[in-house]
Amino acid sequence: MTEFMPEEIQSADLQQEHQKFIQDMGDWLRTHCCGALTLDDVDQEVCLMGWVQYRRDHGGLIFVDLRDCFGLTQIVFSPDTASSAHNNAHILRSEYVLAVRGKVRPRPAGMVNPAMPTGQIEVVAIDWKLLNTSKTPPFSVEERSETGENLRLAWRYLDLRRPRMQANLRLRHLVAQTVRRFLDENAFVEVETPMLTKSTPEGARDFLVPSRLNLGQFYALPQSPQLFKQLLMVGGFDRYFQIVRCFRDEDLRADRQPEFTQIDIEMSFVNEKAVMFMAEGLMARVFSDVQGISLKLPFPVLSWDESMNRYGVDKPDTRFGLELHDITHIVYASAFKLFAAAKLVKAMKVTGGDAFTRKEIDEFTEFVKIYGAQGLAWIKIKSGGWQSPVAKFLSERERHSIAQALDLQPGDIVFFQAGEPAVVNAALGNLRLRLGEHLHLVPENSFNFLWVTDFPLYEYDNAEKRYVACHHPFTAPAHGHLERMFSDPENARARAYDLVLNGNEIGGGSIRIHSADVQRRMFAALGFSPDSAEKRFGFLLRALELGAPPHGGIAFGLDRLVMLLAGASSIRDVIAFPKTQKAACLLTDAPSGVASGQLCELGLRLRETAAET
RNA sequence: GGAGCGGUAGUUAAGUUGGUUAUAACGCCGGCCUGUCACGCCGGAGGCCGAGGGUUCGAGUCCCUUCCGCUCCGCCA
Repeated sequence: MTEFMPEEIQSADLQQEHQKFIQDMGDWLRTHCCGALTLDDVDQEVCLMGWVQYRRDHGGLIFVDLRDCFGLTQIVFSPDTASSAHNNAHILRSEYVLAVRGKVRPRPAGMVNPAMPTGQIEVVAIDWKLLNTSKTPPFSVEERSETGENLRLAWRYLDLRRPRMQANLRLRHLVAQTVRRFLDENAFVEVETPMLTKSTPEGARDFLVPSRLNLGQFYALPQSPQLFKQLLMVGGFDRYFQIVRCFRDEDLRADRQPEFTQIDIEMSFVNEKAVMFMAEGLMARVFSDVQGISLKLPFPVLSWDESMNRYGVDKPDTRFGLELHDITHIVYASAFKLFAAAKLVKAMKVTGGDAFTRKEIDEFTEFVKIYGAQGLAWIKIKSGGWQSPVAKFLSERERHSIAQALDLQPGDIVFFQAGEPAVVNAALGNLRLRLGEHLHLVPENSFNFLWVTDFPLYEYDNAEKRYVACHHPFTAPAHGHLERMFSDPENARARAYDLVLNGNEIGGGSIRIHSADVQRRMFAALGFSPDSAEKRFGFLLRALELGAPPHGGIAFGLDRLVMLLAGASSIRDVIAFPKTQKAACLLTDAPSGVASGQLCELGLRLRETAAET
């Protein structure tokens, strides 16, 4: 945490002296914003208000670029035109808050600034008021200056003055408004659901809120309004949406914050197609209204199996190739034990990759180790033959089959992974992404949407030693997969779908279970006793017993969507006051200890090791 | 819980094998300047090198511990 005190660089005396000039706005009113004036406004008397971006004091003439959220306008303080206005203008400093009355005039010949939208004109000050001074800011509120993220977050309101953050949050607003308009036009009703909810053990870690009126009991902040939106369907609302804050107490990433915003949607009497059709319409509207891009509908669809097979991940970036090839069937009987013994062997061809240096390949090898790979086998296809540490273990027939399966040509390199499917896919799938970047294969300004469907219903949780819901426990099993819930959970598929944009999961949803009977079977399959299912989800089961309509829905990550639209590399850049990786707010210093009285009231006591205020 | 990168003036960075007084740019302060626009010119101030230990005649530099930020793995239905 910074201990920087701006007095250290700008003397307290100077501050105090300048503060004497501060005036009330009085009856002054803004007539224009700082990005508005053009040659059409010449000779008008205007009043602008904003912050001092730059001051250029020529001794005689003083120029000030006045900034508000709309732009910059050059103010001229001239001793010739209005000497009273010029008199004290030399006190102006960066980020001082200023009201200026003046006259718009065209800039003299040769003095036009084509880089500025208002560069044709300037405002000659007739009178001005200093509305506030500013200490020298800890960093420059200037687009081009780079600042460390810890400083930006500690002084977030200064960071927010920058055009970049202004644009990002305005874009976010535009997206949210467009979403609201579209959904309203399509008969959706925005309903607010509780923030103080029931903790459920499935899924992410909950943020807990102790209840003062019920000592020893806790609310949870919602991970999503999932159950409430289903209950709204039972409640006959037919189509619901909410732009809603959700909370998950898990570790952070560039695209994960402990609190984030979902565009949450649920519909009655629908199947997957209907939800996906609506979602495509929504995305198309957002992209056309916000970005002026017309999307090609419908979006391509890939089954989860195919996605894993071809890309190694369940949210593939389809803006470039480099697909994976399953060659297990070619090498299952190979003399190369590493391949023969493996459950899964996959290969990825990189055209022109034979130019990779040893150093590059070593880097890729280190990279795949992150995902649990032991190493990275490779073969360079040279016109004279195969160059590789592993090629000698492969038979002539195996080589031939691999060459044919991957259509190998001289100049190619092939990377291999063999072993546990999860590791093979993660290693090659992520190496693929890395190579896409490394080789600049990702086209700029392209938006590739993709549906991934037919997810597994369950995945095995190694820590808990049981199957858990892949999506969530309220997701309907695929048609005809009801029996598999018990007999073949590994191969049971779910009526779930994810929307992927450029390799980012920006939405996910499912058709829900609307039969109490099926929902009970699901809980049983997940290992809940009827008793504990009743205790945790009895309210849902009873709702399903009282005429629940078939229903399904989807939720979009607003932060991620806006991040991609803004071209930002982290959702922090599209959130006004985000948390750091340790889930702290550097601006307000949250979280922090609380007074012992507060704890006492809640019937809580901290362990001795935990800090107390 | 784990891996990696970073922390040096207000800011952004440089700092060689451990060796005199720790650099630069911008910003800040003072002076000059009537057409600049990231104005210019002259001068000046500004540092516990994240913190704490250690090795050494000597540490920004090497070692250990720790704090903070970022990226990632695990985790995130």
